[in-house]
Amino acid sequence: MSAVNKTKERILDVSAELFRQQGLAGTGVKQILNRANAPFGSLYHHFPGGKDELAAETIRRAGAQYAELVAGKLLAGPDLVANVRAAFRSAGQTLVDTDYADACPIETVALEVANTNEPLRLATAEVFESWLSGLTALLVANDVAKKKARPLAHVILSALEGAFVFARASRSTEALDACGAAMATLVAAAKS
Amino acid sequence: MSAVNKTKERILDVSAELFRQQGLAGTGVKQILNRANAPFGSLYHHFPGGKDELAAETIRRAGAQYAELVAGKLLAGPDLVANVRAAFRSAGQTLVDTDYADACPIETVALEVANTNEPLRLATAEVFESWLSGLTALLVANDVAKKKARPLAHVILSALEGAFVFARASRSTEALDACGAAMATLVAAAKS
DNA sequence: CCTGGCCTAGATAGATCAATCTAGAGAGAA
DNA sequence: TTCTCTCTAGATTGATCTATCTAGGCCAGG
Repeated sequence: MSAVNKTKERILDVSAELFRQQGLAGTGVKQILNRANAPFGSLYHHFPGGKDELAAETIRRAGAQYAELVAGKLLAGPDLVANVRAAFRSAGQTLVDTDYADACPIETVALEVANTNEPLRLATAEVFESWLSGLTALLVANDVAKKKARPLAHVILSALEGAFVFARASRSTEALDACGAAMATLVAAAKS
Repeated sequence: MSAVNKTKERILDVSAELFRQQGLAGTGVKQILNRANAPFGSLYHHFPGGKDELAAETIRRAGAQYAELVAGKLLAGPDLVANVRAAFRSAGQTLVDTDYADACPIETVALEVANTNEPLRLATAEVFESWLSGLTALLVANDVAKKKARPLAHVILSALEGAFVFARASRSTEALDACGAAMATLVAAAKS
């Protein structure tokens, strides 16, 4: 049983890594299995639905993990405004450290499937919605008016996702730096 | 000659449409040629480098076209702040009208190729840089301090790209609406 | 000991992919 | 007309993709 779950988890981990870097269509099942040291049989045993089922589970799993990671940054210190700025800076540092590979784990896939694979599109929508409601609650807990909180959460997460696009394409953290500063300003203004 | 250029342009137009909706890896050459009513021979006559050369030219072409489209919105009226808000609203309307298919023409491809295809990554980086410098100049021309202009341009474009991700995944213009309002506020504040 | 369920293992099939190749249509110049 | 160049046309090739299939290893319960 332990060996079983280890194989399944290894497959999921490798999938998340490759989907993040190359997207869904650009990643072959063979490539995933090779890197995970797993045979074909294991994949179709653990994921009878094939690549799509693997992708759906990877999206939800990686989405939850990333939510935890970001939440950790946003709760790191007592000052939310400083935490927001630090979160953007940390995301930029991760990009530099990973040769601009490790940005948002589901962004590329979300764009790929938005008009081509409805079940997977729903999986990405669920993940995004969970991020939004989490950040909205955090803003409300930090004296942002309820009416303003959700739009502000939308703006912060949009800026982060958009900055990832510019950062990876340009191999620069300029967009992340600019967005971090601007989002900190917006949060500070909304806390009044 | 006229028929020639028509075939080439038809291939480029269809490529832009499909890359935007399905990404690069998710779009087959065959699918492009079928929809463009063109045979294999024509593709490899006009683009000897194959799919990669077609993609590079599509990225630059679609990027330039989209820059013109957005610039048109940002110059539509006398008030830049109002124009920014209107540009986000217009982008949302386009998404609704096209069943959330027509967002940024190169965003999906940019994420796909960022760590997998260096020539294409450079093409996307060039397009983004041209958008940035164009918007920066527009901000400067509207009384935004030179030091603030480029970061602000980064924030605005990042918010737009990020909002596209949320909009397409969630089939909602909520993110675009929130970002439009926030970006208008930021521009107004920077103009002082 | 041995038997049944869970998981690993990889060969194989069948579809689809990008790319090449040969052939011919069409227009303009001599 | 006849030659030539440009572009169209699609069959074909070889690689690669996802998925299935059969077989065997491993471990727990009887």
